[in-house]
Amino acid sequence: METAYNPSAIESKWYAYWLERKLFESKVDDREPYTIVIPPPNVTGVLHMGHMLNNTIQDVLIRRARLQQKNACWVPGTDHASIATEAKVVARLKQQGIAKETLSREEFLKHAWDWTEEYGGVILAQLKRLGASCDWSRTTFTMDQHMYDSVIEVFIDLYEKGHIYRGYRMVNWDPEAKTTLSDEEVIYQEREGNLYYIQYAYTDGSGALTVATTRPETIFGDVAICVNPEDPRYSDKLGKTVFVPIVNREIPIISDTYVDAEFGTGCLKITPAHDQNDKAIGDKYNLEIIDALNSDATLNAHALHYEGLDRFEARPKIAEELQALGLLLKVEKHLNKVGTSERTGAVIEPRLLDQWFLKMEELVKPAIDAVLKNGEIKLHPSKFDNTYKHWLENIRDWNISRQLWWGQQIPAFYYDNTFVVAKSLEEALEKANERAAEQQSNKRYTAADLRQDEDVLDTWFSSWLWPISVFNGILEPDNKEINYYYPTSDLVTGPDILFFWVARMIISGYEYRKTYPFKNVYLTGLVRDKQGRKMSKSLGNSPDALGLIDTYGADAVRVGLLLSSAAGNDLLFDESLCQQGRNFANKIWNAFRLITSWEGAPIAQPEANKIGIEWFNSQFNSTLDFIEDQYAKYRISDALMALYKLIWDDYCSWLLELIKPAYQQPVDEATKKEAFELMERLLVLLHPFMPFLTEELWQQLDARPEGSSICVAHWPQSGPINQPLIGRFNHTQSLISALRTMRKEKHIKPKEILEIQTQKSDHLLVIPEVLSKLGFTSSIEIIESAGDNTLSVRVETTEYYIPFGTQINVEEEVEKLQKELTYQKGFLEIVNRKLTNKRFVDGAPDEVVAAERKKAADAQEKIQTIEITLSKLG
RNA sequence: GGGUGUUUAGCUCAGUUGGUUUAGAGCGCUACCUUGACAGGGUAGAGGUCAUGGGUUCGAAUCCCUUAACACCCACCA
Repeated sequence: METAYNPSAIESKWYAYWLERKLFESKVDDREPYTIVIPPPNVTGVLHMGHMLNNTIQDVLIRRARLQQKNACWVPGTDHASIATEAKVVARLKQQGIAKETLSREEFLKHAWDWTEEYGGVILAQLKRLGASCDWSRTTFTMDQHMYDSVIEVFIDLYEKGHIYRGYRMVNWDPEAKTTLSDEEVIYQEREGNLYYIQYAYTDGSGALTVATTRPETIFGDVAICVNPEDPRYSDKLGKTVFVPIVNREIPIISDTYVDAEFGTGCLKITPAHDQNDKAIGDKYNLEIIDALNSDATLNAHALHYEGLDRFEARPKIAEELQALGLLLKVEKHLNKVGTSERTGAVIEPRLLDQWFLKMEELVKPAIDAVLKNGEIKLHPSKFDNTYKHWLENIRDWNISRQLWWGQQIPAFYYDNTFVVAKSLEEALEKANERAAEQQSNKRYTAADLRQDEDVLDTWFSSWLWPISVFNGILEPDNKEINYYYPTSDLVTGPDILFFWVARMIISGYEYRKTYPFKNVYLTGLVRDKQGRKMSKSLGNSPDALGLIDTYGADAVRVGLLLSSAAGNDLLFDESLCQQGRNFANKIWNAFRLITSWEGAPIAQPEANKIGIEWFNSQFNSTLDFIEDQYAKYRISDALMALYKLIWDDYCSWLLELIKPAYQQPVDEATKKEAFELMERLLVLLHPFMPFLTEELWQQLDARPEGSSICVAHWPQSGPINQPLIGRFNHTQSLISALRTMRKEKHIKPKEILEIQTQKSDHLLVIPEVLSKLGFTSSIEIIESAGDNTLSVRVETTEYYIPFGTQINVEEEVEKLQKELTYQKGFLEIVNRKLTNKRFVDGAPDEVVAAERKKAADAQEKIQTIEITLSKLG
């Protein structure tokens, strides 16, 4: 066996083995199900650190459930990501010299599918490298036929229930992707801009008023000037009209309390086509709507000679012209928030358009109760409850239409001045004709009269059904899969999609299954670089995920990611974490090499081994209890750290060192057998974190039947804990450590046998067998009082003496003891201060007071022994 | 502008409803050791007035208030 663990060959060998044996596949049976649906990555995405963290956690949970003999089912898949994918396809076509506008819908979709097939498998293959134990036979794509049909079914259902409506509304327009976005897809950024003070002349020639605006290019859409009715500066101007500069259109001066008299000049220009608030005011006062922009954010004919110019190019030119006209009073620097597209980064243009909306007010109610009132769903960490609550309580209607082709086409069919919503053209025709008949019309419609809505649905309008539709629970709500696997168990995802996805899945879950989609939501942190910056392509600070696996091994990378990722806290990723994971893998590898190199012999088991193994069993059980508790709280990294220490410190450093036979000597059969059994239980506990290494060692540890795997081994049960033994072992460990320190300080040879004496004969706390093997001591001698020329070490209140001839440095020893004496005296004083405080003795609980009394007694005893030793040293 | 969270050893973080020694872990650091599992190792050690100021309490890293820095979320101020 090699002296170091070499992951690459082992990883590919076992992953293939697992797939071949179909160990990750799940079928409905009578066991308890444990289900996770993957947050579907973008179909054309590549694995990044966030995915790695996310999916490692899911794999840990699912592998543990599998070991607990649950029916573990992890459903993988990908998302069609309409805007992102369409943007990439458009860009590639452009490279090939093809403009999207020249293609028909069908032709374009053909290109999109080609692209999807080309890149679609990449990220799933990468997840396999990480060791993800998904049921690949269930791989689902949000554009699969049944997924597509589910979305259409839901759209029609919600429409018929009156939750979906079509409305002419101010929406967020992405001029680059030429589509609308939901409010959630708009990211506000602070940008430095200008505040332009523009003069609008009164039409009666009595001078001009000044309006402050950040967007002079929108003056072509101005339909009024609005002031606050309480503003004395303008009280006599109401009812007058002014000229819009450049176009010289006449507009009225109106008043509304919306206007803040303090801001700018107290005059607000009203441009209903280009601003949400202006639209509200326009509606209130029945003002005209003048849209001065084209869909690509260039100015249109309303802007006269600026027609065709981009909005940002036009802005300074308009300012120049105003300057020339003497109408630009001043320009001030102004910091304002600009909405940008999450996908393309383009500055969002508010625009009035016909769009489809989902009414949220009613749908959202059970989703609020589920998390905040009934506790049916728990968020981990729970600090996200507030964020969740705030969003749901202030939710607005969801714009679900997108002006794209890649996605589920909205099943609305227009004819004459109306429309029907239907699954297919045939059904739409039927409906249209039925309706005509109802209205006593003789008109018969044909396919040529109907035109399907060109738009597709928001990507999230398909992924919000994911936990239901992957089990076909929309189209066949009573099929046995959905009834068995749903509600799923845990969801693991990033907090950045809490609203986009998590909240909406909860909403759809209650609407379509009358219950929650998952019981627990584990929100991971964002993966940042060492300097705390978000990992991003543009910064180039994201390590190559697969490169890390190549360098350190998948197990090491998994451990590295988990070691410092408390739920919900961001994690600063550093490659040294992977090194730590790799070192751990190597440590286990070598522990395995050690025990398997032992030759077993039919000899009596040494007492030390018996005690050591009993101690380790107790330690194991105690740690297992702790680990179970950490899992229950979704504290995965703490569970891993406890296991790390159990293996490295307790198993390797203490137990194996204790039972290790002398060089080239055999070990007794019983010890060998027990060491193997313990190793096997540790491997099972470790398997969810390090699947490859544990499989390799588990297979080598014993002759396994054909086709067996640690993946489906049994999770260990906790057993009795011998607490007094743990106490004595700890005491012995402390004494051994103290001796090691002493040897180092006094330059005594590390393995030189020492004699140990102690006065405490009544209850010997030390385990002599362990002490003599690991502390290199002869048997312990009980003495009446310390002799001359001894060194002393103390564990708790017990003093141990080591006779050491005349060579000891008395001064040094005295100094050390004096220091300790001072500390103990100071400590005793603090405790006594409490104990002499009547209010403490009366007020504090009895056990606390008793504990303080014990401290005082212990300290006194220590002081006494130190003083005796000091007096001996003279 | 509103909200939430964070601030504990050089770094990353624990610290569970205030009370087991005048605070813990992992990594890093320092010294020494190391030819019998592992130098990707062993042993030991050093490192913190728990962000600030105040308050409650017999007792505060822990509860309350002030201030500061940082992070995230939400919001239509031209």
